[in-house]
Amino acid sequence: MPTTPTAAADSPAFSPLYQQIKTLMTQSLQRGEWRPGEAIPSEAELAVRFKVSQGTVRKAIDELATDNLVVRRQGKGTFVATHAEERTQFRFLRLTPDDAAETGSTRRRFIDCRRQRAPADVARALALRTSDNAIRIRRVLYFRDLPVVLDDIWLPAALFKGLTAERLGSYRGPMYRLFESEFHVRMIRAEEKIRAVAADDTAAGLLELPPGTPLLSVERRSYTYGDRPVELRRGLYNTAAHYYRNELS
Amino acid sequence: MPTTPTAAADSPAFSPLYQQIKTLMTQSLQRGEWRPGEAIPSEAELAVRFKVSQGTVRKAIDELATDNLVVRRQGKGTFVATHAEERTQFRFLRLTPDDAAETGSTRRRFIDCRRQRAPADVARALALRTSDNAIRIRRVLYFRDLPVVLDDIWLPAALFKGLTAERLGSYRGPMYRLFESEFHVRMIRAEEKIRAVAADDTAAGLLELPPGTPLLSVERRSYTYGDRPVELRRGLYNTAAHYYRNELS
DNA sequence: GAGTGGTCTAGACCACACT
DNA sequence: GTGTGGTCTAGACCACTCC
Repeated sequence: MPTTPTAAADSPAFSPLYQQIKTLMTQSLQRGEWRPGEAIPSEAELAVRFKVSQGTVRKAIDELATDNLVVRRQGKGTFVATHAEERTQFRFLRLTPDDAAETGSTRRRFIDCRRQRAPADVARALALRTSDNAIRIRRVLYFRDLPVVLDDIWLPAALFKGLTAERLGSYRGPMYRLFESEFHVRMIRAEEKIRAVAADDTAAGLLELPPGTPLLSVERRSYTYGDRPVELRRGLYNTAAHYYRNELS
Repeated sequence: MPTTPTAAADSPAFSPLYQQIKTLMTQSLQRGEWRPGEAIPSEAELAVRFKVSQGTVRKAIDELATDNLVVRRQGKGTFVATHAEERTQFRFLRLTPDDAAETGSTRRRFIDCRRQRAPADVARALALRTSDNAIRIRRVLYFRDLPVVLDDIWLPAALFKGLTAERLGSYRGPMYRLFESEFHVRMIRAEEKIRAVAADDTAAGLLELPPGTPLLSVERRSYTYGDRPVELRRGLYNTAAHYYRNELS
């Protein structure tokens, strides 16, 4: 049960009730008590369970919704967010075609998928020991049969046992949906570092461009519950006919 | 006075009370009734003024705060957001040095500031007629005395009467603060389109780089109240020692 | 102590989806 | 109709800031 605010007042870090509820609910999500796509209990039920008013539960859920951990649907309930039903198919991919009418025909090709010791920089980014294994995936995304994105993806091997090139190749749907349904690893948020670089010979070959072509370099670190980093993804984007869109506020 | 929800129920678009309050408050901000940096009336006062409960005013202010139009400070009041007191000095500039310890020494150099007919693409982006005038500013940002950013900035001349290179050069502080205090144009949000390009001769000269160096091209369109576009900014960033950071969720 | 925003409650009623 | 989230209210009390 949550501590009442007054009882917690003598401790240095005062935490409102709804924050405590939010933490408890996040743990339920993390434990898998409520699974992606399913409805969580109604606000009234949760109010009873946590012995607080519905308004307090409501505020906790509000925050979970703005964090994109759950989705509210009026009249139906509140549902655990999932990468399964993204209308864009790629929730985290901010590439947009210059020609807005471009058909959604996309294709993937997996070049490589292997297990190896995590290099030092990858180990650091994923909070692994250098003795830990990592899975490295290399793939190309094609839009309208033209290669546009080359990704190098690093995952902690311990979390993705049994992930193979075959499994990746045969899966229909976004990669993050596979991670979520097969490996119970849900990507919550990510940070990206973006630069402009010149294509090296390898990238140029795979993206079918002259070496030296300017490419967008996007280094993404994705996190799951509890701010745990679980993916390092280094992408090279050909921005000749696409751009990376961003909103500032 | 806001229409009560029930009274508005017959019209097709139902709008909650707090949304109507939010709209009224946005208009007060736009009109300049409450000016940047100043405190707006307390929640209790606003509740009386709008004849609603404090909770409803509160929810309206909550949204204005998440939109970054106002800032709440417990115990003190709610204040109109301003570009004057950004700790980063550049609220919309997402460039970060690789070396996190880099000193904050920045310098600006204005290359050009002139008034001219808006080219077709600029006119379209700023919703101007092609007969309208625009102000074009070109400047370079230096970090540690090295040129890193080359900006081409387009503004509707009608909104920025009297803006000159001298005024720009003599002003201390962020450009958006100048716009806000001198021209009463407040930038609320912006959209960016990002690509990788090769430096042309001009850019290479100004950024002191070899022509052909990959640069980040950042096209920003900024909006003021009412989603009115008021700035088109085309930036070229040297990302050799800096990166563009972004958060996804 | 007075004034501000922040939290929490309890209850009423509305809008929406399903059946 | 029943159950869900969404809105609105009124009032109590807490935390923070300033005088």
